[in-house]
Amino acid sequence: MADPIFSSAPIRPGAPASAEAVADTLRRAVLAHRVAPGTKLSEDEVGSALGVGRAIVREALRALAHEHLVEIQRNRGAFVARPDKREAVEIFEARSLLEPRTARSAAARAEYADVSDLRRHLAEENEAMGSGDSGRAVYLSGQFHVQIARIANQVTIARFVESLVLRSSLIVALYWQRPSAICECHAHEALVDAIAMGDGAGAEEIMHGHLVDLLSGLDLAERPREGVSLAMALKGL
Amino acid sequence: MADPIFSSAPIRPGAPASAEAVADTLRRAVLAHRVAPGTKLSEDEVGSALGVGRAIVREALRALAHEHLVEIQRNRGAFVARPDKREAVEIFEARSLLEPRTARSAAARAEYADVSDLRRHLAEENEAMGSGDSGRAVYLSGQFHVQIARIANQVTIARFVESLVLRSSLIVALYWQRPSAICECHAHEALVDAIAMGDGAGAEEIMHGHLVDLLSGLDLAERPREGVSLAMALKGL
DNA sequence: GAGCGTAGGATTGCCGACAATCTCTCCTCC
DNA sequence: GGAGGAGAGATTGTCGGCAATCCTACGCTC
Repeated sequence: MADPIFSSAPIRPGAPASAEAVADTLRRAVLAHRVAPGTKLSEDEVGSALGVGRAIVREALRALAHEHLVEIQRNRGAFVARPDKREAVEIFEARSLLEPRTARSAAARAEYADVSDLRRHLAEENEAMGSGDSGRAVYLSGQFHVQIARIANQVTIARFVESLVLRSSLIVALYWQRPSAICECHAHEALVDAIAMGDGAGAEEIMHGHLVDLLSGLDLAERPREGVSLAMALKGL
Repeated sequence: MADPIFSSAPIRPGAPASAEAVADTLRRAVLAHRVAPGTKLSEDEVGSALGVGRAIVREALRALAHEHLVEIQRNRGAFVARPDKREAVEIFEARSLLEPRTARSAAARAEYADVSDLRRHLAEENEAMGSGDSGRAVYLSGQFHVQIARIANQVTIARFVESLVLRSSLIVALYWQRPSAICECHAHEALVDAIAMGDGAGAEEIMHGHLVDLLSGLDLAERPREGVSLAMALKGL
């Protein structure tokens, strides 16, 4: 089986057939913030909504639970993950360990095709951002990081980065202070430039700063609705 | 659902009831090299062997596939993972990014109870190694690394480390040159000492060297039996 | 004798149904 | 009026069965 994490997008809006397709649909819905964190994902409900059996949905939910995008409670069901402040900090700490050095490797290994792939990806990002599709913009800007790990030719690390990036997207959707302006374009462009020039040290430093900026751009002040049951009790969301 | 990766050992040899218990049983069997890499894990076979239904086994195999300990091929079944040379190198590279800095954090945060836990763990390791239970020794020596990540209070990184350590154990079982002498005891003891003294820089350096030693202790020369079908064709193994 | 197509067996993929568990509501009792 | 408990409803956990797919082996043709 191919990695669910690596599945690009064999998605057909009308009829997702396999568990992987269902997982991908749910993943995008969660990341685009179309279903709020804490929302219960009933097996029957998802199944009838997507026109697949419960077994398929079940497998998809298990896969998403492994990615920590949903949380499964025994005999209770699956809920969209609700990362808290501590989790957010931890995830960016993990990224800070993995990504800067990986960016350095990518700069050392990148060939012309890799760089042009990155530039194309960047153009897609800008287009999504320009058209106001913030869900897609967040998703693409995350995949940019995965792309770099792939250029570094590190499958294992790329998988970790993808997992972290997905969770980061959820966190950004939750805690981002300036939802209108995802102003990280400069960092990505600077990264591509450094990689294109083979400037490993520069890429490493830019990536590190970029991650610091991302984390500091979050509003991680404690909120009264941190607790799940409390938020549910307040009705709504 | 608790992380399958984190499940300690709710295992009762006679009757594993849940998918998690089955996954744990299979995990230990794979890591102790009781089932050879490449072995097919038939759902019916595993189910009847452990006295559980096919659905349970199915879920357990899916979980192990997420950890890359088994590989699932659609309509073909699950096979014990067979990490190749490249994968081995990648895994140790990932560990080199995560663990040294995490060891430094652990040294900065460790309290007395943490250090005594580590020493107890070390004693268990030595005992397993002394009694010739090399499967258990390998497993415990891996869990030592996870323990350090937990002391660093990094749940996310600890999960990654656990995943990497499990796969490393499989790799060690496959490629270790000196199966009789798992002579890494000194590094672990030095690590505990550094952590006990709060010597972060020392712990970081020891961990880095330890990982380099582990990788260089492997025999990663290309082997003719690298291919799956070839090895199967040669019968045996 | 070698290569190819086909039939058979076996295994997984998926679905429906039943049992187990949890939550919510309502009733009773203090 | 509030707390505790029992029952109903709903949802998940698990099992068996059928269909789809794949591998193997056999037979046929060249």
